[in-house]
Amino acid sequence: MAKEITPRAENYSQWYNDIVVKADLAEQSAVRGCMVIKPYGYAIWEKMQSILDKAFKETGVQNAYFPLFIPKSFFSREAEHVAGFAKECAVVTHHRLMNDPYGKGVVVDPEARLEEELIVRPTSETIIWSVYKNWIKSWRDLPILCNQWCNVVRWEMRTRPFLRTAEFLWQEGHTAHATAEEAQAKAEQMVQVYAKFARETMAMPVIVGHKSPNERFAGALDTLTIEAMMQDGKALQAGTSHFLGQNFAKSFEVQFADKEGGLQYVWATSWGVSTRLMGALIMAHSDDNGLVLPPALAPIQVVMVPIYKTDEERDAVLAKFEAIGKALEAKGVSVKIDSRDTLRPGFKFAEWEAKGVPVRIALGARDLAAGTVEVARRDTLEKATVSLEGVDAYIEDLLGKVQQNIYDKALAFRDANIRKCDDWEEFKTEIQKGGFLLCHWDGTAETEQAIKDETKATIRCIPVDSCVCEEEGKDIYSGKPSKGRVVFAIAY
RNA sequence: CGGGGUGUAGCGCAGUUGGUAGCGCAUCUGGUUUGGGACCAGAGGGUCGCAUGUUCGAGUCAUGUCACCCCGACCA
Repeated sequence: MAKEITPRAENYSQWYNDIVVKADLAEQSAVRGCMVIKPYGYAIWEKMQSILDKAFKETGVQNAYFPLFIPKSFFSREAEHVAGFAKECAVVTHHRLMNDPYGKGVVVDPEARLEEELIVRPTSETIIWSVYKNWIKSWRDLPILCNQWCNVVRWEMRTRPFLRTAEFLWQEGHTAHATAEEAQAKAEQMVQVYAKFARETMAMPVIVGHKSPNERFAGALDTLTIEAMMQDGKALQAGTSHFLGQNFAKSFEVQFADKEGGLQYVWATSWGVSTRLMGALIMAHSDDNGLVLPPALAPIQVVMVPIYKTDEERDAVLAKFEAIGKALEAKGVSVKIDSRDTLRPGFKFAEWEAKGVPVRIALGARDLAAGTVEVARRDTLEKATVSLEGVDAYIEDLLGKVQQNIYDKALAFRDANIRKCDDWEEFKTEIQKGGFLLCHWDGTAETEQAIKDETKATIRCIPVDSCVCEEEGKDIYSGKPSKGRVVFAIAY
């Protein structure tokens, strides 16, 4: 039977890890802080990639690829940027191994030291801007709209599967524009692409907003974010889009000749989402039976489990499944017939539920005689007996309902856990319960830091699309005047 | 890097006062089963993280060391 997850359970961390293992998404690797993404988990990531990639291209973005290694000197050019990443970089210092002269095994050849160390990219702004310098001469070369799908490495002190791994997969878009307005608009456009993807594909409600100066990306003038709420009430930053101003252009001397014959620095953006989205997906929707996948991201949308006693029954059921499968595939639905002969139906039900397959159909001799089929949906765990006639249309419709229901459920949960708060003492206890608190903030970094030090809560964002936040008030901590409410939460 | 914890079969664990290395799951064989994680019978599988010490004898005691996990600080 359905077991609801207990929000904000003590063992939430364990619950999350269990889902990752039970759904066969990933496993811990022998390499520190890195994980192995297994085929099923990777298939979900591939679906995310293809949908995002299409959305990017619709905005005029093209894919490209830049080097994994970045010469150390590139990092010294943008001081603020390097300050944000220096503490977590993997550094290549040598290029050769040799047999250990004193014993077995292999050691680094001390003769093979690199003249200049190479940094394994933690993000590619520096290498890309060193390349863009050569691409950009004239206003006619702009805008440049490139994205790359790649891996990056950040030597985090503490890691968690998908949410924070030493190596992770992501996309990073880097654009160059002639004007500040155009760049700012691009940054806003891309954060809306992410928000649409989160809501419509991941079935995950998000709040779009600006980061406070403290929480901004290193080197950015403005950072836009999508903030999601996990089932334990904690916030998760699911994607960011940065307006970089002319900082990188100036550091890497990227200038263009404008229409008036003058020389100007270009304006830049960068934006990215990572395999952290997988973590968001897991924590936003899963229950105690395992993963719950929105149909739009499910590698298998419909699984078919045959029930039989004899070979004749088996053949009859599988033949029927083939027919239903063809009809569904014609509608663009991905199906899987679980014809494994060594496992019992009950085992298969549990296994596919753990993997989050949105719809399961079961068919046995009893159904064949009655002309019916059992259809079960993963989100509610409800089962229905429907006519075999037109079952493909029924399922196509059901998939849409499941997608919508998963979103509605997540939205209802989030909205139930967003509340206004105007009293500091109340804030201190309320924030520990999880959820988002809408509070007045005086706009100073000092207040933000003081609140963080006392409660661990951070300003997740200053919402751009929520009118409730635009009202006069007094800062929750300092009591100074405030122009609007911001979102406070404890975050992953 | 601070605070806590764990290392014993593929996974999860027990192992008492130091005295033949155990259990559950998984795997393999055979049979019966199959509409919600099957059952019976049998079998295989271990350098007890590593090193040193104490001892007639160490999974167990001591010292050291390594690895991993959890909680912080840092972060997508």
